[in-house]
Amino acid sequence: MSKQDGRGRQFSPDPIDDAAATIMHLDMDAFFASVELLERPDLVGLPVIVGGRGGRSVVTAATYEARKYGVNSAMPMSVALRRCPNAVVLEPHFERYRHFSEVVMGLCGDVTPLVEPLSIDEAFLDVAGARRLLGTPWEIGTELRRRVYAETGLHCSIGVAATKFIAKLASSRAKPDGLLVIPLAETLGFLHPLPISALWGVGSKTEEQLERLGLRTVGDLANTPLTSLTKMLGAAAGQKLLDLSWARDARVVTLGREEKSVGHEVTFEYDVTDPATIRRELLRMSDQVAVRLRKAGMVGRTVVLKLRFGDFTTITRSRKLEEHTDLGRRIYDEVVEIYELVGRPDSRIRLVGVRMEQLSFAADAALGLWETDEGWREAEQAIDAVAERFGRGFILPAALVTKPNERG
DNA sequence: TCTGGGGTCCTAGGACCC
DNA sequence: TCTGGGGTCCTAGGACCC
Repeated sequence: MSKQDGRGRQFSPDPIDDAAATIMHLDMDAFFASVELLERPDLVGLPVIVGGRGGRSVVTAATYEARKYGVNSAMPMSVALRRCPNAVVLEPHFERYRHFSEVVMGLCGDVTPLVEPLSIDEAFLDVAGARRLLGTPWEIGTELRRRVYAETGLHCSIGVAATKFIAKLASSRAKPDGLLVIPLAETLGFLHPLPISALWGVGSKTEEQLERLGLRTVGDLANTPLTSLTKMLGAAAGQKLLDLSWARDARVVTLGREEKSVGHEVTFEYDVTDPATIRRELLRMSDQVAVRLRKAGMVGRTVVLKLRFGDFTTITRSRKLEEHTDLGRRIYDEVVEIYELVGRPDSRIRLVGVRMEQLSFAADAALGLWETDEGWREAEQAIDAVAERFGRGFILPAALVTKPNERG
């Protein structure tokens, strides 16, 4: 009943043509590591880890050969190398990853305009409309995987299902280098035996809590009263998990979403106690943040300082500005003031970060006057003054001066 | 084993207003 | 003198994801 492709990977039963399974999730396999191997074909088949070389670096990505030794991303490099001493460590090259990401997203765009990039190496596609032209989801997925490999030399895995969440689970189950379609009728049979950590939003902490309730599988959670879940996890999380456990997921594939914040942070190789060093870093990062804002044509309203101390405790302090800005100097002045207010000049500092929140487009923020009733009244008075002098006919059509929040 | 850097979302408390 | 109730905004922290 199952089918294999040229490389011997096992696939779902065939034929699969479920009219409801129209959401596709594409996920690159060991993306950063695979991109590095394009330049180092001599390392193919060996345990390779991508990450920094500093004493405090962590694993950014690892080949499947390295994962066999228990190496995983976000793991401290020191641990990873203890588990896999002969791993080859390569430094990351983010521009290359961005390049290949764009190529792959472009190939997705050939399938359907409804592509939602989730991260640098993942995307959702809504293929409902592509079926007529390009075939079943199975055929579309097979062809897309073939093209990705042909154009980049990189493998990816694809999951297809009726909802985003199940499609994503399917792609991770298909890894590496596979395709898995979950017909609607088989969804719960696929979902319920999985461990609760498979649910979106269940990380190590939540998993621990749920296990204390005796819940180990998604099916266990699905049969738990909502009140038990919300009591433990809060209203939003409890409801969301219960919904996901029954494969209820109304999210649609959306085109892009606007950024909500822009920030930078660095962990020092050694803890820093010298405030001048901290200020220098804050200046550098304020500038970086400002440059990124300007490139995006955006301005930010809230400045956030982040500090992590030698004992790993972390604090954030934020301040809302009088007006939006995209200027490094403005951000720096504010963040330094916040830093001085924290008043721990002699602490050992492990990490500093600067972030801007409450972003809007610079062009919109320039109209910020209209955001307040006072501003609006002033404007009306100004218009009246002009009208008195030159007559109403001189005034712009009302539609052009409608408050932004009253438009469509 | 000792914990990066980029983010998002949720919660909770306090201030403030009516 | 002892004290409501709701709504909104702001801030801090934490869990989570890739």
